[in-house]
Amino acid sequence: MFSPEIAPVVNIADLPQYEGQAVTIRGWVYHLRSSGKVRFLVVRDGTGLVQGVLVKGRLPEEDFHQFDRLGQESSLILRGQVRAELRAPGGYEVEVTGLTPLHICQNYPIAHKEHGVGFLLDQRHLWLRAPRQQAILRLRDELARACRDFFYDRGFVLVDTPILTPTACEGTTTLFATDYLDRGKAYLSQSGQLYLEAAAMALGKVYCFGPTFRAEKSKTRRHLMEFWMVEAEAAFYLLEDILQLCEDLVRYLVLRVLERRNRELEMLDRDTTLLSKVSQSFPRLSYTEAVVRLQTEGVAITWGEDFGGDEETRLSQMFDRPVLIHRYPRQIKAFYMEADRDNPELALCVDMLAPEGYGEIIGGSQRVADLDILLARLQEYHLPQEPLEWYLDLRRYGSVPHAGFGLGLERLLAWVCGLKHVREAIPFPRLLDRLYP
RNA sequence: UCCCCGGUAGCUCAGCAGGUAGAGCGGGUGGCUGUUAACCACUUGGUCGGCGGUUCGAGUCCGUCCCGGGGAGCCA
Repeated sequence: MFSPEIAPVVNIADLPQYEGQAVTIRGWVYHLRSSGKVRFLVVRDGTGLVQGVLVKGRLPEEDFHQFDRLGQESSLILRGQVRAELRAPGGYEVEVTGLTPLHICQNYPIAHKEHGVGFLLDQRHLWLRAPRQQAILRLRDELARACRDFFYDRGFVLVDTPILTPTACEGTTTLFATDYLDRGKAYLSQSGQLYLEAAAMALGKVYCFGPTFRAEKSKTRRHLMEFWMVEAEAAFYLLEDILQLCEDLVRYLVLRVLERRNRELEMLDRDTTLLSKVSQSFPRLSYTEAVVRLQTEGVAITWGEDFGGDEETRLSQMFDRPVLIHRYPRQIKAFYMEADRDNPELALCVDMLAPEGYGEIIGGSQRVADLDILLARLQEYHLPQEPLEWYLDLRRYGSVPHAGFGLGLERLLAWVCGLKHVREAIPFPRLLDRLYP
């Protein structure tokens, strides 16, 4: 191994700063080519790719011949001279003066060509090494950080909600059950909202960010069994405040990514002019208006029905920005949503649909603040009261109007990246009938 | 749970009207002093998803099961 004093260990992304200098690079073989006495070795290190050139006679004979043993993804350390080179991909290359393989491997399963989705998902642990997957993961990281920055800057306090819960939050979706020692069943959380409401009564403005579990047998491009959701809740907020807050959040997130992760978006061939439309205000439509617009376009839907994937797609394609649909019929929404005073048939709620057919990325609402109404709702929705006594307490002791929303990270990321399926938006997707790796 | 499509070499696929298995990539060997998914030559590689049926004969036709993909319902 080379001592760093002779040649500093450098990230490939930083190579231009080291032009003309000797450097050490640690990484993996991305690609190999040989022309006999001149050999090319494309190396990746997680920050980028660089071509190493081995010329017979210009490095120790033994190191030169190590090249023959290398296969794709063999790990290695190499030392060489950085130089600008127009013929090299990226404009810079390294003239290799020393090559030390760390681990030789052959038959790396993922070649530089088209592969089927099933195969790639089985190889997800290796697929992550692909430049495209790296770009997606970096964008995910940026969005996650940006969420935290957004809420921190606005005085929201991070409150971690439990993952193991005694009951369903909404009583609608199917939950993953697990044994809670000898105390019966526990369920994996499908939302932190109810707990967040309690925290909002303590701290005012709060949010949580963590994994969420839905045991629905959904098999579509928008569904995961396990996904990450950022949820916000604020005391004294009304529906209008939530509309503004979630619009501000999505605008902030997208602009942040445009500003800091342009390289990754470029690698994904994302058309960023579409994303930059978020700087304009988002259209707002009531559910009723949305139904009318759909009907005008010939979609068979009647007032009172929930939007399916098709309807969401059609609606989101009507605009070049995310659109906010508010005040759905109460019947098709969750028990905790406050009714509209002007029309009690309507819930004070909002869904944000991403453009380009990506569909729902946010769901939010103003919550029922009155104890008696909430009790009636539990009956109406056939929900047990006893396990929700603590939730009812929030209406017994200093109840205030409050509202919140949840944003699905993978759906947002899929839209930002222009992915065809959310399964690429999470490092290790959990899908129907797929729990490996 | 339902509907549609698929399962042939490690991978991506072709295989005509039923006649006994192919290509490219990858792997291996050799060649090449500037390659860009390099190229050239040679080579390795298969219970054609399982079971049953029709037939002289099934990768091919029929039935059934398994697995995968897409969608519906439901949701972020």
